[in-house]
Amino acid sequence: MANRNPTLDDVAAQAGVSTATVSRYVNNPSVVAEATAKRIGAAIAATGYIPNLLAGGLASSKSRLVAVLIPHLTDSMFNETIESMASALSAAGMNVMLGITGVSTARTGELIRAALSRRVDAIISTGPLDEETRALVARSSSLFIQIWELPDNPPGLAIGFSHAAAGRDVARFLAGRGYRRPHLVTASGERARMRRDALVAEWQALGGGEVTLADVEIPSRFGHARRVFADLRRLPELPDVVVCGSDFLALGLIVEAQAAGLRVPDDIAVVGFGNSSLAGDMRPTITTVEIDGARIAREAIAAIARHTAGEPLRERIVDTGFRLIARESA
Amino acid sequence: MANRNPTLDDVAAQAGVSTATVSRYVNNPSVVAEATAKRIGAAIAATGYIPNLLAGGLASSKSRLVAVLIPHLTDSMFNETIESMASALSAAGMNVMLGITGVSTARTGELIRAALSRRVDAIISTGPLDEETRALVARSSSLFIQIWELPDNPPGLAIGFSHAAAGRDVARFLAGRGYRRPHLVTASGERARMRRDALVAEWQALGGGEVTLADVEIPSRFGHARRVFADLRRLPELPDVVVCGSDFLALGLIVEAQAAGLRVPDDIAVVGFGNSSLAGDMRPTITTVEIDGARIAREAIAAIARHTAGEPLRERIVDTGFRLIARESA
DNA sequence: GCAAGCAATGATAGCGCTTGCACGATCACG
DNA sequence: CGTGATCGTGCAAGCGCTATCATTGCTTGC
Repeated sequence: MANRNPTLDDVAAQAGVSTATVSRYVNNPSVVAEATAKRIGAAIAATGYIPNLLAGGLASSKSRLVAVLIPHLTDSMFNETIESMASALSAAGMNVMLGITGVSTARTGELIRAALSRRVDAIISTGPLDEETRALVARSSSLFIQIWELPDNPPGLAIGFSHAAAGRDVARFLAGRGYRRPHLVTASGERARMRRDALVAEWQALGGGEVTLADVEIPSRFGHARRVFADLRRLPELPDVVVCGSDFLALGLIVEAQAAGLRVPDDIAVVGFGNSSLAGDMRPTITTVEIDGARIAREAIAAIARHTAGEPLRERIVDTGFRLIARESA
Repeated sequence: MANRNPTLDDVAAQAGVSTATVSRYVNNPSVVAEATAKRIGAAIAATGYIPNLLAGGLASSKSRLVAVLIPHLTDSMFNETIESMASALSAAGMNVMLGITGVSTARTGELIRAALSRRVDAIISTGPLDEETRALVARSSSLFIQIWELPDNPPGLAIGFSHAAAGRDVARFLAGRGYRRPHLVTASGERARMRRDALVAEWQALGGGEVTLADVEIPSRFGHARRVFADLRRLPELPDVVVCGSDFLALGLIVEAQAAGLRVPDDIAVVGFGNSSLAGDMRPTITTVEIDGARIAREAIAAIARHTAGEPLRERIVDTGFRLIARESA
């Protein structure tokens, strides 16, 4: 049991060099001579030295921490993005501080304060910011990255895709397949509404007929399906396709429809959103819109690396696109 | 644009007190006189001061960071635990550093090193440790908490439940319901195997008949269901109940069975594990074993609070139990 | 009325690291 | 060979905070 964690000084003494050299070795081995490097390496192993990133961060004002803020973790479309993010960051020698914001923007503000307290190199968030927080972030030296969305004037950098464009693409897809009575189930969030509005507008521009609408609480999850389906059955005429705000909800609707004796897609078709892992495995497989979470993560990390290196932002908006995947359910 | 982040000194100067007093105010407002507190509060607001937790952590050797290490995020049973953990920690003024270990214990070791570098107050992990990492953790002052499992001699504290007991309970349940030919689908992980072995042992002790076994890669997910179901249909006799390693897999099996024209549970019953949010919403609702993730999170946080306060560990093993929930699918 | 206790605050020495600057040694080149 | 460059290293001043100890007035009890 060591009384005390070994420090740089201990290693330096052991290796017979100055602390500065050990520090260089730890952060960038290639700048020290090979013979020295070997001695230091041995000393580190002998002492069981573990760098103190709190001290390092304080001295360098680089924490190598990135805050990732998401609304929730269960039934969440963001999970694959977060997972890619965490893996890629840790491969780049950074770590992620996770924040669960729920649907409240106040919570987001608190978490951003907490992140700034830790002097994170970047904050990645799915949500917009209130004025006060936005000012806070602007004043800080942390890079703010808003993902999954492309606002006109993002605070910092935005990496995502156009929800309006996604909505339009779905409208065209529905029209192309000859559907006549779409039913849209929209979660009460900004993004879902943007998709819905664009879908409806495009559908009408294409000469489509009546569209029925339903709302669910954010986020769109499996559990909403019963109520949504029950409501939908009470419509004067059964819709021929249901467009859902998430694959989880789409899955639920298929289950409900089948339990009610309807065939999917023959009696009623279903479209999801997000291309979650289960969408391709359902029977029938679910037609959905794929978002490339790994790509979003990659772009974010590249931007963080540039920002940390002191480069200015090259662009403020990165469109990673989306892709409609037609499968069996519609 | 502030040239520089305001520091404690700036606030102190502004309020006409010493830095020590401001520090006290920030960490424990009740120890400063009310009039002083008001002045300091105003000065903080005026300067836009945000504490630097790197500096604070360095000085106090308390980081208020907790590392949470899990194998994966998508289709994961741990999500609800993690979510509770993140929310509860942040309510307690701490933050979580998230680490995705995958199935490799080497990755776990790296992430634990990273966590120790940040002088985390605690490390919460679902996996066991290799010898070297275990020694590392023992030498550190961070509390190690292994969750979802109750090993005999945990490094630090274990909070979870007995997988063997869960397996036995399922065996008794199956026997009680009069099932005759269970089919067990087990992921290639330690915990799943413990449940399986205990289930088989208990089943045989109860005089049960033949049990058939199948394996899937860890983690048990929806996507495995097709292959598992196809294999199962090739058995000489159709099992009357399938016990799955997760609710996701159970969901998939129900989908497959129904697609093949079988009725669940009449032709074939299905049991899941984990009581994920979707288990109660499926048609039929899924019989499963509930793990109280929120309770695990609470116990963990209480232990961390005690550890941070300098109290010794009261116990090394906390059994939070589990509960078999009989629903429609079996 | 005085020692003792207490509440509120100040002064200050680090916590363990990074980094700009300085310095000696080695090297290439005319 | 002299002269810059280049390379590898050491010195030492912080980074912004916490925590110990000391100090200053006051309240108390006897």
